[in-house]
Amino acid sequence: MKKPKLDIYEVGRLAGVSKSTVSRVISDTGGSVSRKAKDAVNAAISELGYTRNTFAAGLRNSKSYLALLVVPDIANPFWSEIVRAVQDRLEPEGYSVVVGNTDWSEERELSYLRLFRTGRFDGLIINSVTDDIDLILEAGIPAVLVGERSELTQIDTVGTATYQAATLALQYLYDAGHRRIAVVTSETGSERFLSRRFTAYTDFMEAKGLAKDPDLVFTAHLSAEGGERLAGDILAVPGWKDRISAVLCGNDILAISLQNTLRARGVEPGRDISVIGMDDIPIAALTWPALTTIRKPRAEMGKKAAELLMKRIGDPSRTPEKHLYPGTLVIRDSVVEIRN
Amino acid sequence: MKKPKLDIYEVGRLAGVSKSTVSRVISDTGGSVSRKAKDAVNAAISELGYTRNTFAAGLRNSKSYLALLVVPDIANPFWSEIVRAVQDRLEPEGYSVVVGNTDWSEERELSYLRLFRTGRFDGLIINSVTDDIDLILEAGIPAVLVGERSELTQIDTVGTATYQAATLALQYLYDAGHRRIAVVTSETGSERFLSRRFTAYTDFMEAKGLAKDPDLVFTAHLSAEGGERLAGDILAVPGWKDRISAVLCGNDILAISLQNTLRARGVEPGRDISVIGMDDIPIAALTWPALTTIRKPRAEMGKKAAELLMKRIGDPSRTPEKHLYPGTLVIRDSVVEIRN
DNA sequence: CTGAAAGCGCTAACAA
DNA sequence: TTGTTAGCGCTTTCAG
Repeated sequence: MKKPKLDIYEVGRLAGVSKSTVSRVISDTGGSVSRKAKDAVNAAISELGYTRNTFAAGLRNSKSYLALLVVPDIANPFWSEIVRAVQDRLEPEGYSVVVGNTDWSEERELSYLRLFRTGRFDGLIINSVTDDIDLILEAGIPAVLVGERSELTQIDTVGTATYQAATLALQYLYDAGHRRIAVVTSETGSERFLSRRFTAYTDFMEAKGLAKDPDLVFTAHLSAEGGERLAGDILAVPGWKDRISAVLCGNDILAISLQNTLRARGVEPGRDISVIGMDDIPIAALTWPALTTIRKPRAEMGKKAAELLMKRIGDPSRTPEKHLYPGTLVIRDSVVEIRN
Repeated sequence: MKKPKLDIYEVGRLAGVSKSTVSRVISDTGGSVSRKAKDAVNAAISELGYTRNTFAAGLRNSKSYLALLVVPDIANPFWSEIVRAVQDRLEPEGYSVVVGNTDWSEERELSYLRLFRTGRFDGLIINSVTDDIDLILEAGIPAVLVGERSELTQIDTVGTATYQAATLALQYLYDAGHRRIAVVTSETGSERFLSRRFTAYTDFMEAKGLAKDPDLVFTAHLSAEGGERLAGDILAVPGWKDRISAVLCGNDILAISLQNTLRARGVEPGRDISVIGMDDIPIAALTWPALTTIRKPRAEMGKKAAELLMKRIGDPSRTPEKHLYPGTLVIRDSVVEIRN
């Protein structure tokens, strides 16, 4: 079994040119090649079934056409759609994308940052768990942040306007007659992100002159388990029926799980209590009652992140851009109108 | 701005050894190095912050520590969990995984196969849209198939036992008193996969001596849109109430969407009609009524696929293995017991 | 427009 | 146990 190695030299031999010419044809560098030579080379390439060795090419020009995308968890529908959008935008540019999951763990995030530094990747798109992106900045990595970090101007960012989104939800509840609105903050993730939503809540309640009831503030993990526990916490509030009429959740999974657990406990969501979510994951439309929530434009966000990365790679010294997408209200059936 | 290039020569210089010794330390080849030299090298590495250039290493030994995972759609929860499991198993081995989406398109699958052939990847895990895996076999690619292809013994495979899973669902419906059971087959995807489920259906109906009613066989895309259309198709069957008591769906998304559309049309799933799904995606437990379905062990499947790939890469000539996972019945609330 | 030649950083004989 | 040396396949000056 002979193994006739297939390199540009062989291609050149068949095409009757030197390997330099072959290289000029296969690289996009635009070195000038005669029409005739080019055709001969392309013919030889397809006849031989040649494909360029990316290691050798990468070794020369240190371009890998590989991007690293780090998200909390790809099995989470919010993130999997962002991943999908990034891939869809990057692949036509010849890029492949490696996906990493942090599980909201700082340690795991660090290990991906370390992986990045092997030089294997041209760029990084990351939802950073920490507020500390010095590592990224110092290393001079072409990177795009996904998530809100409005105080950071030194790095390309795409995110959603958390404060605006939360306010939108609160205003909708308020307009529906709700005054006793509970809020759920996250146990994990960036403190800053967390406080945005919470700040919106306190600002709103204050602006409307509503009582600040510490019993209306809950903490839960943004997950199905979190929703179950949250249901218990709510029902455990003494006289909750008279004190809580609506709940603003940190994300849809939590909201949906909350709804189901409440129903199982005999409290009908969308009737006895109103629930509003955040994200508008695809399944939110398929629950019962269908979830009223705030939509975040995941596809656009992913696409924009990919585009910013392409620009950054193309010109590492350009001024960073910051794109904050507003949330939009999606009215379904989990919020009831109540009379005061 | 001087750019002090950082290669093993520099590391060796600081450690007082040659670059060969450094290479022996950083590669896992296990060439013998004295304790002292090793320590010196490691110290130099961390002092310099050196990371091995993967291009150069790959160029030498044609190992990329990169795997390509091709699935229909990563935004689909069934697949995103498989992706996650593969990543979790491969990353500790030093692998990064690139994810590709075919959207069930043969053309897209081909383009990923072409991408693979750039030599950039060590292995491939793929849910092939086509039945034609000759391309993979011919190219001698270290590959693992995800999906049922029991007739193929020449390639490592992990899948679920579709026939068994469908029969399990049918038996459960039968035991609950259902006789007028409709089946939904897929519009897309492998014909073979499709026919497994359908074969199970016809076999079952025949074994139970139930009438073969062509009106009980529906076709739908395995998606939320498919579920909406399916609901319309079912309700359009003249006198459907007396002819259809239960529906066996091809996957959960379809089933959930069917349930919701039916309800919106005034037909209460889990009461007026029974629905059984397939997959047990996480959200199936959170719908209303909670979906009775057949669970496929996604995490185990992904893990096993990753392990098979590792073995295959380690020994390309080993005998292929075939792992078919049985589905298990998850009883929730979407199937009612009926009396005859 | 084309060819010759010099490496990119690393690994794996081969010698010592 | 260690160092020397010869490439892996490609890109890119530099001549011609």
